[in-house]
Amino acid sequence: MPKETFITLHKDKKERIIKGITIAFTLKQYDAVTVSDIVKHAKIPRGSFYQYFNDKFDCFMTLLEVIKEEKMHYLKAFSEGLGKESLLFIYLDLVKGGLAFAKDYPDYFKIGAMLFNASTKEVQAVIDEMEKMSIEMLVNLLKIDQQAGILAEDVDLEIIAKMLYNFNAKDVVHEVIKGKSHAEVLLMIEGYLNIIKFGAMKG
Amino acid sequence: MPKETFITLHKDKKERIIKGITIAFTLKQYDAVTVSDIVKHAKIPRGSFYQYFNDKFDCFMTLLEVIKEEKMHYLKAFSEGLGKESLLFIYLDLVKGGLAFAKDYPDYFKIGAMLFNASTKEVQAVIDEMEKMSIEMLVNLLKIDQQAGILAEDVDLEIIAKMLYNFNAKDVVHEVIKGKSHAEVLLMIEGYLNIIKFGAMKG
Amino acid sequence: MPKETFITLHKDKKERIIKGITIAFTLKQYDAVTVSDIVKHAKIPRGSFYQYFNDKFDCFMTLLEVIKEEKMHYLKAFSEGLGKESLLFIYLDLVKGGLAFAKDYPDYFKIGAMLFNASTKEVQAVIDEMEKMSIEMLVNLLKIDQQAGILAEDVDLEIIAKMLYNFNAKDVVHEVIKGKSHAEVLLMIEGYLNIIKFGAMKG
Amino acid sequence: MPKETFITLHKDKKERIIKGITIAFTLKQYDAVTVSDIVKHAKIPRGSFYQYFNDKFDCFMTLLEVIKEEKMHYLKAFSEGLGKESLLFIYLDLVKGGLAFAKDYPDYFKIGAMLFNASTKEVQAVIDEMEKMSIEMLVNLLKIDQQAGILAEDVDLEIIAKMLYNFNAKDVVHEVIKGKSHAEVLLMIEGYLNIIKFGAMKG
DNA sequence: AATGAATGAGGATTCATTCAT
DNA sequence: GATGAATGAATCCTCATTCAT
Repeated sequence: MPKETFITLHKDKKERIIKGITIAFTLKQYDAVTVSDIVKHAKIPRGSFYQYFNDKFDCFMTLLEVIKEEKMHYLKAFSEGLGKESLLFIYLDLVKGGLAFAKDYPDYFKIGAMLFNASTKEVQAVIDEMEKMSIEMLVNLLKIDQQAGILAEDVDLEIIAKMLYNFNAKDVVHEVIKGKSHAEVLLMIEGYLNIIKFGAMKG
Repeated sequence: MPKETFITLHKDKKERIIKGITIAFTLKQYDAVTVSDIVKHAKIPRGSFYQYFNDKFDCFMTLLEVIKEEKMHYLKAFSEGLGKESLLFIYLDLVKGGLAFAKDYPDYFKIGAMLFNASTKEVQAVIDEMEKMSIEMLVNLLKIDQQAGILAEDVDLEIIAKMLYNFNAKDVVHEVIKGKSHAEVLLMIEGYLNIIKFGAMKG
Repeated sequence: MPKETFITLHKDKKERIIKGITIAFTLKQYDAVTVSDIVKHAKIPRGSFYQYFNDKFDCFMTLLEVIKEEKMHYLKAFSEGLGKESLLFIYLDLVKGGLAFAKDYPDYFKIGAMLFNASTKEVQAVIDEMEKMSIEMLVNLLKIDQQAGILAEDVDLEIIAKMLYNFNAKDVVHEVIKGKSHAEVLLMIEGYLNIIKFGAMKG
Repeated sequence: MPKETFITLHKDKKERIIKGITIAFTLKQYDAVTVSDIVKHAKIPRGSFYQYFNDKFDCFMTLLEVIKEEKMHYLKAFSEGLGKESLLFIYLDLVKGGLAFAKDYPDYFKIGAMLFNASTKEVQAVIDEMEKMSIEMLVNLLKIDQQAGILAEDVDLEIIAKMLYNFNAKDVVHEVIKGKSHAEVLLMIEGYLNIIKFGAMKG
């Protein structure tokens, strides 16, 4: 949580600083970024940094909050589809939302992708928490599908949830970062979901 | 690649040093380990370290080489099954081999698990290379299965390969580290493979 | 000396601020207290601090002035006894006054006690000045006693003055801070004064 | 306790460094001295400082150990007199030893004197420990005198011990630092001891 | 007069690597 | 070849004080 000083900062300045911080965390992955890097790119004095944030982690979390906020808007289709249709069918919307976000906010997307490269405990705790929550949610949605007779009774829902989560959070992200076109990625996603739905074996 | 000095070292001393290095990389994840940590645990003088290795990364790679060598032996069943049976059926042997290895060499296993927490570029390159090679191999094996009519023609083999790789390298490892019993892990693996084989949907 | 701005401040506000400053200097010893601590506890803006005081020292001196003022009232018995009786006999009243003050104003007392822990030159100068004045006064009083034939002619009055001063300002304070009961302290004081009066040797 | 690296350092170098450290702690009192000051005067690189000592306190304690060692030699007369004569009569030797030490090692003496100006908790703990031990020792010696019938039965030995300790450790030191000649100081000491022995009152 | 953000010098400490013995 | 002391750049963070509103 940033300090009061940052929160009450003039909106323009705040945005300018966030933009600088974004750049800093785009050039290197979290662990490698130093406070010096941040103040350099954000063009603020060293002292100001500590007047705004408690430390690098706090600064990063603030940025992450901004990113989350922005990303929300892109998951509308998925959110609205929830409950109406089986997860396995609307999951595509979730991934599509991510892709659209990646296109509009490439820096934010890159930071999100690099998040998984951080080795700092605090950051990993954030990742773990995110993962735990996502999987929990997915399991609950899958449960509904299972009760509705869409999914087989003997499949381990947690396994499927993990597959879906990892695919979206890591594999897809990885391919996008590597430069694969969105069209190609969409094809891949469909292939992936189909395997989960019907299996890879013939017949 | 360690320096000549290390290679020509007396076998006993070499093993003693490797043992110390192993401990060092067990106590903290790669990024956090310092050269001081290593020389302390390996009980070698600071100067010797640089006479044996180019730097921390070189030292770590040397250890990784030892670990790989050792792990090889545990993948015999899997290797021998290759070509005789479909990958999806012998993949269980690969995972089982990993579990046996984890039991016999807990330190090496832990280091392998922590590998993915490293944020240093060089180490991540190693991980990427490993991943690339593994997936390539898996794709080739899957191709044979597909040609043999075991796998559907329209499934993306690379996707399956990735699923299998990630599951074995990350998910299973994660569960073992968290303390799940090997019996439980085996059950999970079967569930996982079944989904890939037959899909999660009813009927 | 505080700035005009502080002096002309509304009495209520002034007292509220002094109360906050008191707390700040109670929680840590002088050197460790920062301007941040002060403005936080006094609940005044950073800028105001420098509009009221020149710096931390100035602020502290202002507080010390308040404390002195308050303490005065507790030395009445001693002051009134001056001239009527020998110092060695009424010195007990001085110490008693201090004890009463300690009971009524524990915070002020604590600050006075911690004063001697300060390592800042300016503060030490204050202590030295205080000591010099006190001893001067005590020497003058002892001189009267000596002229009255109460004290031996060959004793060094300055030495006695110092003994008395140190005892009251440091030893007694120390014991009170350590938690010794006032009754116990009074006994100790009597023992001390008796040694100065009659010596420690037998006969 | 300094690190092994410092202990095993070449004697000459060690002495040169100690000399530099001494100067650093002579120019400012403990709290005000920075590691930068120390490395500047000791003419060692920043990194070496931390290879020799854990921190400033450790460095200071090392110096204090050297000073103690040196001072020992000056307290011979006092030590030898212990047990043979009453403490109140040989205490003069203790003070004299201190004065001789002050003359031969003015820097060390100054550092010892400034010790009491430190406000850092760690240093104050050292002072407190020193004081506690000294007073304990003095009380024990006084007990012998009391049992031998030299001291009155009703005097509080702890009070006398404190008087003696403070006098030697603080008052005398203070006067020497202020520049009073050793002859004058000796006179003062005698006057002080006489008051403790026989009291200040006439008859 | 009141406010609180802006500032950057200066503090302690760590670390990989080199170099002299 | 073995050794471990030498090195100083780089890190994070704090703080008194000023200055613009």
